[in-house]
Amino acid sequence: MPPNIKSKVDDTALVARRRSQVLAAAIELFGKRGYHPTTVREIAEHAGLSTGLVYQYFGDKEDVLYLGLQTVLDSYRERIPAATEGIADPLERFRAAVHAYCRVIDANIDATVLAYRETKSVSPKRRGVIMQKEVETNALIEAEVRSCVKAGLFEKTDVGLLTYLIVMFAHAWALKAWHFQGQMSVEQYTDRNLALLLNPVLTERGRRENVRLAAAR
Amino acid sequence: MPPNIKSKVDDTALVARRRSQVLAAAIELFGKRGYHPTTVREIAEHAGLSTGLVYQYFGDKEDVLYLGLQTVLDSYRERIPAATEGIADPLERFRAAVHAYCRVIDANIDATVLAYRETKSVSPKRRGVIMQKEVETNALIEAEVRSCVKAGLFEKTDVGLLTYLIVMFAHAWALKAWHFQGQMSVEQYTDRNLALLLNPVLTERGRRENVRLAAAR
Amino acid sequence: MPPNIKSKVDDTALVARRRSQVLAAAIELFGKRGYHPTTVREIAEHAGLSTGLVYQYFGDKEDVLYLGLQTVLDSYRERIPAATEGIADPLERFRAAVHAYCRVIDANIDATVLAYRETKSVSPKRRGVIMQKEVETNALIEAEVRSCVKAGLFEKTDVGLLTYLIVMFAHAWALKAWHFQGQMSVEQYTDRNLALLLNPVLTERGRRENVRLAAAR
Amino acid sequence: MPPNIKSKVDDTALVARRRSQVLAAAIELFGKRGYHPTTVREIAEHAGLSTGLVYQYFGDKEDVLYLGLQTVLDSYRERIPAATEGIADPLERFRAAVHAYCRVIDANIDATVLAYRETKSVSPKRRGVIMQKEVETNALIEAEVRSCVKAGLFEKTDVGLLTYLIVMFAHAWALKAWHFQGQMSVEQYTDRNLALLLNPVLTERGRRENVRLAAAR
DNA sequence: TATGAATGAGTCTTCATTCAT
DNA sequence: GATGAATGAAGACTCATTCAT
Repeated sequence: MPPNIKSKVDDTALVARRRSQVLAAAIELFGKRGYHPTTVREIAEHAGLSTGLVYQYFGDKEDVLYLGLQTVLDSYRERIPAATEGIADPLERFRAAVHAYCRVIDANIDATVLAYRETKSVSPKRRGVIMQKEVETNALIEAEVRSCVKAGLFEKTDVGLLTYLIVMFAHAWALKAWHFQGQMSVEQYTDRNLALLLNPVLTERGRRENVRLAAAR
Repeated sequence: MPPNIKSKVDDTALVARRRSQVLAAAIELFGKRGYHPTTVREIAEHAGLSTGLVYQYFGDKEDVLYLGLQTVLDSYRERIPAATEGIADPLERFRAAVHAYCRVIDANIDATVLAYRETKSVSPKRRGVIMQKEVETNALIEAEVRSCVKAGLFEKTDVGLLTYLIVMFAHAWALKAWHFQGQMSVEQYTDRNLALLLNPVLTERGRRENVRLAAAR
Repeated sequence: MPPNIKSKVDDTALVARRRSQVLAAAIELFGKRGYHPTTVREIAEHAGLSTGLVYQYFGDKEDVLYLGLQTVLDSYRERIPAATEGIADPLERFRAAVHAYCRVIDANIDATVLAYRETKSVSPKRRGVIMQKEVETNALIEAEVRSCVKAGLFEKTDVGLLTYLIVMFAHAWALKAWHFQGQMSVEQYTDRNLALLLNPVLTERGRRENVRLAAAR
Repeated sequence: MPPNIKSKVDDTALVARRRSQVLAAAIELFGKRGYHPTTVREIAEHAGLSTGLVYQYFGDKEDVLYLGLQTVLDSYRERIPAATEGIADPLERFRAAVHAYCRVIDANIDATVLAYRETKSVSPKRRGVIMQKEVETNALIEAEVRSCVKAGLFEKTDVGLLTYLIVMFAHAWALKAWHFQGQMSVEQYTDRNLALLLNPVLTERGRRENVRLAAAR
């Protein structure tokens, strides 16, 4: 499916090792300084190998970004199922999934920022692949939301949008790190956001007024 | 406060005209293709003037980005007060503010994406100025939230975080345009998000379970 | 017709001046050291301008070669008609044309060698254009041969091949410069080759034997 | 005499085998794409061995070209004596030699073009060796011409230049393959060129005029 | 003020060559 | 002897910036 990156080396294990070596360096540097300002030379140096070697395992610089983005998104997609495994209760699964998601983002702040900043830097075709991966990750959260609705724990609500609100606050932890970091931990951040979403914001009086206003539009 | 951009031209009116001419072109191109891939030559061409002239009104390329980002964020900050002017009812003001915010973002999708992608491309000192502007815009929303709490329309809730949730879904309209555009209008998008935030997600049973789970953490 | 080279500069006179400046340097260096070993930097230096400027007037290095080859072949094609102008006698025209051809080759030995060595270094489509120009030059010689046949000065001979023999010995003056230079002047070289072609090689006895052998094949 | 190529391997038979393996691949690729655009990796691949092995049998890439050119020229030099062996009649020997030469060129068109394009790509000292080989081959043809003169079959003519004309039309078969191939076979080509050279081109009247013009110079 | 031609530093990328296995 | 992964020097090309007009 993903237009595969060609390597000039055959040994699969070596390819995997070298690639992740390069990708780790690249994701860090791309995340910190951005894709364009980071030079291939810097990536190679940071990864502890020569410039030329990067081109034995990647076709060009964009390939490094592309595989980097995929790596990041794949890691997100894999951690959520791992976190919900064995949990039966829908609401508990839901909370576990959201916490897992926020935790993996916290562990990869540079990478998350990278995904936001540089998805546009890959070719349109590849961008589609990247977006598809994001959709798939969102679907994991959405499934938990849906289970809660089915179990009668959530009102019959706007599932897609609720999912997006969750995804957005998770991402915001990375995107607005300068704002949140130091104020609280990821766990607190997650809990407080969940509380906001799950508990009523409006008072009884507010609710009546809101109905009126919303109807008036 | 902002480390000011030096112009080689004195005529204030001319400076203002030329700068906005360049900035309009730059914001569009930076938004569409990104800061680094856009060349100064392209900006000048798009603005209908010569390359050299850009350097009469801006010190360097980064200046253009910096002033561009400020322009974008300023326009956001200005539209919200305009939208709430004359409205007395706190909840109505709140809703008007949020709708105004979403509307201005919708009208400047490229610019919003630009602010997300390229804030890191300016020097740290300048980045602070940019973030400050963002904080100020958020404060406008936060003020409305606070009024609603004071008026007894909102529960005594996590005002800062609620504000962020609102800001995030507004931004998401631009950041995830590929996902939302076509599915609904901005107005619908705003209403549905507000509904989600303001109406309870949990059922009665869900609420009891949630309390138990949250407490168990 | 020829897929035209794009310049980033509009001023036609300047384009013409800069291009010929670059081409003169390039033809010399390409001729002496070959296309690949010559760097764009060297061309620019030799032409007395900066590397970047070459790219304002040529799309890439191959464009320089392509235009260089065209320049060389065009100059050949133009000198022959100039040399025969005003001469009526077919044989005299023929001799004038051949001498002119050899003379222009002598004046551009590097360029002639270049045309032989590097025609393969341009894209297939462009190679076709180059070859066409060569065919057109040959046609100028062929026309003179044909006139001599028509005027009853040449036997009804193999016109195409005779033309090629002439073209080849003209080129050989450049290609085998190391062998001929010093032994004689171009004019002598041309005369002696023409003498060989136009006077009988075989003796009377040789002719009889040759007829027998050629028939036996 | 040729500054000899160093091999890191001793076994003479193996050296010979490996070298010819590499050279066959190299001559083909150099002939088709040129010396510089062909990579050592491609040569090794085409020869069915590893890149590193090339450097066990050749000092560097230029060595491969140098030995390749020698191989080509040697093969030419060897085929001519083989073709004249046993023939006593001078004119018959002459014709056999020319036919043999054209035939071997036809069988090695890429290699012949290679010799023309890339002789300049070797060091000056080595270039001398290559040219010497070419001179030796020419001498084989020249000897036959001289025999014909001595036997009274050829007029006392410009032997050196006549030899060159013959060599040139033989080479032209390869150099201008795009022009001649398809029009006729090598044998026809050879016969027609020999006919042109050996039979008079000028008519009786043409001869008188030519004497006048040549004298007038 | 305005222009756009000119500069040259810096980037990506290739590839001859080496060397550990 | 053979392999092919690793190196790094070098080249094509771009583009922010300057400056003569």
